[in-house]
Amino acid sequence: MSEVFKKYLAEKSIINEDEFKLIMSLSTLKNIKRREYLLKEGSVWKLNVFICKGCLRLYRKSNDGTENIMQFAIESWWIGDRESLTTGLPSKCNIDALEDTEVLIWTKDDYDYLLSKIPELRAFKERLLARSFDSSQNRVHTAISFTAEEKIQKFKDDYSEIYNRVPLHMVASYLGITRETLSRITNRIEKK
Amino acid sequence: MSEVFKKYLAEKSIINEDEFKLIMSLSTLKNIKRREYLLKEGSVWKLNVFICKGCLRLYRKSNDGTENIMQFAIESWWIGDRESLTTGLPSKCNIDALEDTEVLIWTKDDYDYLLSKIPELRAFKERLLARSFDSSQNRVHTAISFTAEEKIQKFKDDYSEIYNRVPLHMVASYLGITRETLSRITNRIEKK
DNA sequence: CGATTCTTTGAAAACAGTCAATCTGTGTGG
DNA sequence: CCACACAGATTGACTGTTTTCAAAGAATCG
Repeated sequence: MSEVFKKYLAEKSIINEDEFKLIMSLSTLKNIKRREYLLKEGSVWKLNVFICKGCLRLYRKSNDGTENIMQFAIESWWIGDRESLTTGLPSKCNIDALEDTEVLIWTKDDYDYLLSKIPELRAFKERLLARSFDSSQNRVHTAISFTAEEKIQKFKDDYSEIYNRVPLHMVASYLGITRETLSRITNRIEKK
Repeated sequence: MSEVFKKYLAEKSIINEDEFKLIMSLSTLKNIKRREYLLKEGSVWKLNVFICKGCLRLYRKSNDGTENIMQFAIESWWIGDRESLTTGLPSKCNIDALEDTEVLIWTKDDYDYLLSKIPELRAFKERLLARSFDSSQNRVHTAISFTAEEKIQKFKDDYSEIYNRVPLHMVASYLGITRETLSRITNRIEKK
């Protein structure tokens, strides 16, 4: 299943065959069953994880125990808690699988080694972080300025693939609205 | 006024005296009057801007024309539209001064030159981006899971300095609530 | 001062959340 | 293969919060 990763890298960066082999040599393929956890809050996150197949979610809990989904991740996405990875502090996040999933895993140490050996990988990682920041900012903007209806519409437009793969109550959680509101507004939109 | 910048760099990185002089030699000191604009949406952002003194805000406009504040920035902060800077696309953001402000400016080309000459500056910039991403994620989390009252409380805790320097209706805009709601909830909190 | 900006307050309307019940589809074990 | 359990989605009635609109009061700046 590492072809997904190879294709991904070929499209997004200019890593050569030898470098690719080095990267793969330090990776581990792991299968994660639906509902299985990859990270529970309180423990320190020390991995770099690329998704070859399947779907994961990353969520935090509010004081009252509600789950707030920060990220959905499907094929060709990375997932993890960057903050815990770099600070070494316990994570505030949970990651579990919404489908049976296959991922490639590098430990922090191995990945750091790769970054030091392959400048293009480092550059790639930086571009990725920059784009992640931009989309996080865009999400802040929709969160503070869009109505519920606009948020739903934008989510369908931007992530139609995910919209059709995950339970709706999780989409609601991602958007910061209740499942009932999502259901009602969706019906209202369709009647137009 | 560049002492602020010198102190900032000394605290946050390990740049030596020669490197510091090189960095300064390519900078321009600029005064910005209250209400003056540094960026208007539609134009391309090409600068790196460090604030020595004063206060700026970065906001976007919704479809209906409402201003949504994405960032406040005071002494020792950087401000700018990273997305426009790297993509070269027109910015969706506006930046203007809330107080008379002094900033240090580097053009994109000059700054890229510095990054290539001073590895520690590049490393520093990366750490900064990583932390910016983390705080953006944390802001997403509060935006989708906190009540208005909790958002206000958190803002006061995290940014008391800014809370006391900018108009309240702008704090409301940053939090994604109306000025009336902010006023009412603040009064309610104080009566407790 | 006078003008502008900012903040507060009130009343009504819109909106989203809560609680509870029902409906639907899926998958598992007997 | 059916029955049952379970996760997920929907609906209704109600409550509570936030917005909207309008007006008035306070503070600030030239």
